[in-house]
Amino acid sequence: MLESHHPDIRKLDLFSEMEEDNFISLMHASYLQTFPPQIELILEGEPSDFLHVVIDGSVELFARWNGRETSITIIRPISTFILAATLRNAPNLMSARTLEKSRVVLIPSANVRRVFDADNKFARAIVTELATGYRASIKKTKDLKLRTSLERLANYLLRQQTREGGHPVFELQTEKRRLASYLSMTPENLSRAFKALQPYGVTVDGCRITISNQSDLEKFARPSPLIDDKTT
Amino acid sequence: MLESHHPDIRKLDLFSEMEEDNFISLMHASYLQTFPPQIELILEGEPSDFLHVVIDGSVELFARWNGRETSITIIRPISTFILAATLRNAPNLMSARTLEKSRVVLIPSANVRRVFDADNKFARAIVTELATGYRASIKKTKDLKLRTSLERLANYLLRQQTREGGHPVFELQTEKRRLASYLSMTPENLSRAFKALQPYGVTVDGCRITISNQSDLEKFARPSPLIDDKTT
DNA sequence: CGCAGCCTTGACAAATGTCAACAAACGTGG
DNA sequence: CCACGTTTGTTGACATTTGTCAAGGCTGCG
Repeated sequence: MLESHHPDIRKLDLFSEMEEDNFISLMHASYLQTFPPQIELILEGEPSDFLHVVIDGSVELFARWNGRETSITIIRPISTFILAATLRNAPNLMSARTLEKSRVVLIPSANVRRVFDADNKFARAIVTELATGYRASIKKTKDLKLRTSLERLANYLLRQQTREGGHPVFELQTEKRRLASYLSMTPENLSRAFKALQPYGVTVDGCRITISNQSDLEKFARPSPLIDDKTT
Repeated sequence: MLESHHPDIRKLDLFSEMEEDNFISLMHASYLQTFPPQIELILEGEPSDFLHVVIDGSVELFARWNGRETSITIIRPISTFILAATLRNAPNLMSARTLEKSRVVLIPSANVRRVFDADNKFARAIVTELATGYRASIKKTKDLKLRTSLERLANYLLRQQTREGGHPVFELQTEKRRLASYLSMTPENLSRAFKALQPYGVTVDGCRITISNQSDLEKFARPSPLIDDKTT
């Protein structure tokens, strides 16, 4: 892999503390690849041959069953995905596709497992990453089981608003059909849900959201740090 | 803690490979406690002071939001819970209560983090445990998002049948109201769902389930290793 | 311009939840 | 061991939520 791409990756929490030799060993036979939009990088059920690092663009993780499909999460730069499958040397539980033109670094899973055994700092960073991802997944379960779709949307909007800087006007960074799937609802239901949030001061113009009455929306959404906070 | 309880715990994958000195250090100031049924061991939002190990009985992990409550999982001997919160030194995302009279070992979280730094075998075992739990949580998300409640029940029955030995007649090990919450439905809906599975050869008598037509039920449930398998 | 995909809307259907009533099972104290 | 009260499970009637289907408008792009 080109040396020029090391720095970006090296700065990730997952790799920043490890020994230089081990980092080089990890990156050996890794490669950077550019993909067009809508390419399936990973198919669920297949062995996890590579740890993926999204450098540029965005990648959707999704799952299928019995002819249905649902969006699980969207990975944006710079982050890794399918770490758990890589470590366990187990089949991927989710498929992955590029949403736009994306650059992805592919690190052979065997390298990850080998260097994991050799580098304690790396092993510890992996634990932090896994524990964080695990907790994020529990939060998603709570979101799904404890909230109606309208409440999920309201809380999603508040989270997205925070991510975008906290201003009353901000943009969805996702197609609505994909957001619907992410929130576990149909596109039609999402359309109606946006309307149902109008009484709480939410207006929609394409991908532009305006929250004209912050406290009204928050009173309805009741965001909880134990479901909606990114890091805790 | 009494030495006599070490062996059971020591045999767990999480602890079996670590150095004896470190295991002793880990167990220092740990204690075994017996709780009556329906005791809240953990309240979500509170700091995770102890890693818990269920030795005997059973413990339900559940979550609340906005006056609602949902069952997330049930822990049976011998297993640990809230490992991720312990490692991250973060607030618990779930509450825990005993379902019956239960014996639980409480290991100070500070011990876990300290010995984690000192013992590589332990650190590696933790990674395996976390990765497995993480993947189990992803499977739960897929179950929730891709299946109707009837399909979730059908697949639950098949999984429970396998756990109980694979025979056509087996027992639910859970109250139906709790099972309903676990499957994300109301008790009334669960009652009706059992009836709706009658055409596929499922009969219910109290907590005794009979599957008279295995292949019919499987044809309806379409279990998937990427959702329903315990370990992969 | 014209096609294709996305979003929206309306009418309707299916899934799921709520409420009330009652029966069955359980646990406790006499 | 029984009587009693509490909890759990079931059922029916109904309400709400969510999904499905069909149609039409809008947008982006060749």
